[in-house]
Amino acid sequence: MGITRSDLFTDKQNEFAQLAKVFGHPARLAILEFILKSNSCICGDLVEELGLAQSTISQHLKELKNAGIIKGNIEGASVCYCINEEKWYEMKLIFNELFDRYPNSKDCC
Amino acid sequence: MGITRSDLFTDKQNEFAQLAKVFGHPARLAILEFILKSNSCICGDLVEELGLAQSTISQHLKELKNAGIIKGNIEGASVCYCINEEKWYEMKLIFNELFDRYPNSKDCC
DNA sequence: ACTATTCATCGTAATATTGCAATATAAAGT
DNA sequence: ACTTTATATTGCAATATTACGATGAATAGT
Repeated sequence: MGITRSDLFTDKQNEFAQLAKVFGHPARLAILEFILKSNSCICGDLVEELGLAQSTISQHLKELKNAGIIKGNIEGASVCYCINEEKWYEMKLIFNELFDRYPNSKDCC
Repeated sequence: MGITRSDLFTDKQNEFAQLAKVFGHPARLAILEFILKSNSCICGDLVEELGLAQSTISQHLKELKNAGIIKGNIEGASVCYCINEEKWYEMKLIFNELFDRYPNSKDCC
């Protein structure tokens, strides 16, 4: 039904999924990679860089910001976005906590 | 329009997003965690464990399998699923490649 | 052969996501 | 004040995802 049964899962699972979902779109990855590359911050160069409409980019930025992955600083008429350091490390930790849970032992079915 | 403009992004970005999307649902995380915990393999205990309909679980398993994260072995009437070791390490690598790209330097806007 | 069990697939309904144009807001320059 | 520039928000339309019941296929036990 398009609706996720969040009630069936733990908070951790729901939060993890929410985070992973942000990575689940190439535009948002491209935005992140652009920010990582430009090192310093950015605003709406993304529009010409990515080839998506301005409103679409803005929407993706909003989701990245809501997830806490980036933060934006108003800088005159424009907004400068950059990685949110704390969240970035938290994510790295959370994902690796999952990745490192395998393998416990070896053989399988 | 609900359709992703994959043509605008690199293969790597599209593939990464595709992978991340699989983690973007708590049911699939719960399935993975159950497999990780049970260490050995599983089949349809997931249905009673998670509380979702059998067809729903099956669908999620299919997506996990399509992404290559798990693999299934037919075992009589039932199917035993387990982590796909290679893919698991590949994912760990890919995600950490991204995570480790920050920080290059320090100050931001 | 018949039945029960296990899983996959199909069809469908409800909701979410993606994308864009149009419009709104807000600061900066003139 | 007026215009330009930069970004956010709103209102769609198209497509994707999630979930379930019903049905199908395959094996195991009787």
